Amino acid sequence: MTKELPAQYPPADVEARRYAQWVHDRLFEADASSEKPPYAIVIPPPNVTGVLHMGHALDHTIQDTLIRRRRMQGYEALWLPGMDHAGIATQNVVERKLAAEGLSRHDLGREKFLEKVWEWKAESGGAILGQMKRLGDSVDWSRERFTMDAGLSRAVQTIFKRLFDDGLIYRANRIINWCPRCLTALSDIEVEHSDKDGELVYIRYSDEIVVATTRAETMLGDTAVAVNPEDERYRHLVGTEVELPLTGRKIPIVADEHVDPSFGTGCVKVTPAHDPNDFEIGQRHGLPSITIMDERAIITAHGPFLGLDRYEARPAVVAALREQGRIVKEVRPYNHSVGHCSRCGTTVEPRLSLQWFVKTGPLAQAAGDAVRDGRVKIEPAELSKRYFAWVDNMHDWCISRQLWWGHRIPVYYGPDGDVVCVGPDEQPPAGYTQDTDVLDTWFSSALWPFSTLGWPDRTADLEKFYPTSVLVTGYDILFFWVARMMMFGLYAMDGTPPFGTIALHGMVRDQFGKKMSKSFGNVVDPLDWVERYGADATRFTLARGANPGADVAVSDEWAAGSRNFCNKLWNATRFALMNGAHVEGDLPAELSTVDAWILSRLHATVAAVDTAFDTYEFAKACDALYHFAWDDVCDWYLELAKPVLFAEGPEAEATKRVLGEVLDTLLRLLHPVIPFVTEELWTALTGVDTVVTAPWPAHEPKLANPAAEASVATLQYVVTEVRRFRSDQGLKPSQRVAARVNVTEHEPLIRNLAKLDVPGEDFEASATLSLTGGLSAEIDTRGTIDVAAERARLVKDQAAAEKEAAQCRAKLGNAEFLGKAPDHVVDKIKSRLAAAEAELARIAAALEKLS
RNA sequence: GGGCGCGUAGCUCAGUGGGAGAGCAUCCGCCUUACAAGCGGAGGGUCGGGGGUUCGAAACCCUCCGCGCCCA
Repeated sequence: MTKELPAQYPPADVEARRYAQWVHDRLFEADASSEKPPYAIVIPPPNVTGVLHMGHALDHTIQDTLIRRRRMQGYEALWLPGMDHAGIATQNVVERKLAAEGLSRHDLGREKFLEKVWEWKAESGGAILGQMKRLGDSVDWSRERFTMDAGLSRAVQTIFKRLFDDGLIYRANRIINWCPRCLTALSDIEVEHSDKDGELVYIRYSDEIVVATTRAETMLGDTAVAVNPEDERYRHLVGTEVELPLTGRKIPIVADEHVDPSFGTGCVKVTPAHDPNDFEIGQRHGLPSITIMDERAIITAHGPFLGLDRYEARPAVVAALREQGRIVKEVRPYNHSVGHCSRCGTTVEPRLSLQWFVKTGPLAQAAGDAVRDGRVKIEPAELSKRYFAWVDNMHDWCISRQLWWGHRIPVYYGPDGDVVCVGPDEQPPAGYTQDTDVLDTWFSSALWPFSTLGWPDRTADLEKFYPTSVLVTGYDILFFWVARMMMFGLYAMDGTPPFGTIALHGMVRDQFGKKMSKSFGNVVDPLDWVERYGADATRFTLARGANPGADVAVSDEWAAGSRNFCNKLWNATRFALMNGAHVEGDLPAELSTVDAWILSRLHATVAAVDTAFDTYEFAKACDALYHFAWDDVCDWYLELAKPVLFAEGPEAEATKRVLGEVLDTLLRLLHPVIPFVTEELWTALTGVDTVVTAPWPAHEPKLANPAAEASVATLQYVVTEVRRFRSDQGLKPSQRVAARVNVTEHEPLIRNLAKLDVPGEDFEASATLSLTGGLSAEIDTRGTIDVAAERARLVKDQAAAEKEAAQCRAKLGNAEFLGKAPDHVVDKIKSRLAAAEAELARIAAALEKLS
């Protein structure tokens, strides 16, 4: 089959059309009833408010590559898409919309507000799903899931009830991370720490007691001063009381080992209601907790500071203390680590409140063991350390959020403090009222690998595809999301972990290795690349940089390079189709050396690519494919095939078939990474409908042909040396020159590639190119030989050979080397020396001739 | 402060005991009937510094310097 192709690959004309066809033909839909072995990936659910960024593009490229290859290998491949409901983020979006109309969610009430959220989701949520299509993601859209769907909500309620009944969920008054803007509790992982310039103020509580603090306003809630029990300076004060300034309250001085005597003055103010460490000190010493701020971080303590925001209160408190002469020292700026809400950036305020927690101890233990005993593999294995560091030191997980958007906690309160946890098919007793909080979004995300397959029902999907094969995600969320899925998967699925392998990649960075950030202005939009360079080029750029667990640096120039590669493939196939390449019938029984060589290289490439993909070495797979395609196929094989094809003999017929074979296999190997251009080219080449379901190339060792590889290597060597000579001599590329060559093989091909004519009657060799292995080319440059250039070239070669010879001689002159190095190493050095010496002799003779 | 990791060509990165590599960038020459998004050729590195182990170190060990990430 032949087809007219334009001279440049036009991604925009291909991508949308091909993607629509794939979806229409249901090529990405998995069949739970098939006999094929399963291969499943659940997508790390993007946020319903989110848009596609480079991190997604990398993550999805990797998953799509894995899935597409397995699909071609004959697995029942399922890549399941969907989104999470992003409690805080989504509620913020909708509240902002309401605010524009002058409304708050309280004006609407809970029910109405949730209707508004669903409306927003229907209208503008999930933009990212459409963007995934532009990348070419081969996800099964018929199985798209959302964490707030009925089925997934049922899964949430089911596991909550089970955990509750098992005593693994409890409610307690604890210090939690509180966002005074979002007005909700946050878990540890939703808090980002960064260094900030603040102040360290030393406050005199008495003649002997001076405390240092970065949050002076919290002193209003102090209920003790703590010192280290070993600290000689204060030992005599333990058990006495001191008057808390500004309040007149008497507070005790307690001894607690937690206090670091070397920090500040060695005295610590203790504010149990507003600091996690102080809370623990308070617990140990039975101290009261005095809450001095409301949920918006506004001072509620009676007195002159009542009603001030925490940042107004801080200088006001310091000023009042200064007036009393109680400020001993002020360090400003004082650089220290401060926690911020990961959603809105507001400084987190530790707050004592009643919240729900998951008791992580036994769950985290199981999650760690599954990796320790090898049931789950982490790729690259080195990152297991980070995983263990997290799961082995996990704190109990605060799962309640003071939001409306999310899974409402299925706990009801009755009279006399009765508490009932209700399962999915149960009704609460009449008159009981439901807890007003919702669950952390990660709580439902942690169920994703099985809730999306139908759990708690034993569905066909669950039977077929659980446990999933591999989870692909960035190392940056290994320790929270992945660990949580492991905990819940093991718990819900009777000890079967949710995936066999965790394949980790890094973050996408700019061309200088800098993190992409808006403030830096170095953010690249993947869709911008899709438009400018094509989806394939975008994917190839990312895959080509994806070393396991390592960050990927990208730039426009590299994306352009990938686009060039796609175009190279396009033109190679275009050329092949114009010259009769095809895939009909068996490979020819008789192969020319050149045809045997390219098939040998092809199958070495198949083996290399298989190994690389099997070990998540995407960069290596891409590198092998890039070099095979560009160097071996385009630069050499097509050029060598040209004279054969143009001559139209029986050898041409064989080469047409081999060329078809090479491109057929190459395009199938590349399809998982660059699906669009390969689909377009492969279908044109083969006449088959789609490469999506074409078989993955088999590695055929019998095609390995070392003799042909050696023969072509010699040809390449001679051609390259002649080209080098020509370039040094300033001969134009198009200028043919007469030459007498003594080579045993491939003379016509060498003459063709090196632009050497057969000597005529007036031939007069003006330069002799002597080559390794007794090969030579005598060239007639019509007397215009540039002796200086030729001498410079030879001298350079001579220096290289001398260096090589000297290195070898030094080794061989070393008795210890001869005695201790293995024989094969010694032999290799000997043959290298022999080759270098022959080279030196050849060059010396050539130099002699020049003078 | 604790933990993990990195330092190889101008940039980004492979290479983990036996000849320093790739892509991009740079320089020179070319519109060579698949491709100028291209072709041919070339230059460029005391493998962060120092010490050690070894016949042999970019690689293994120690130390110093610089950088990054996570946790507190």
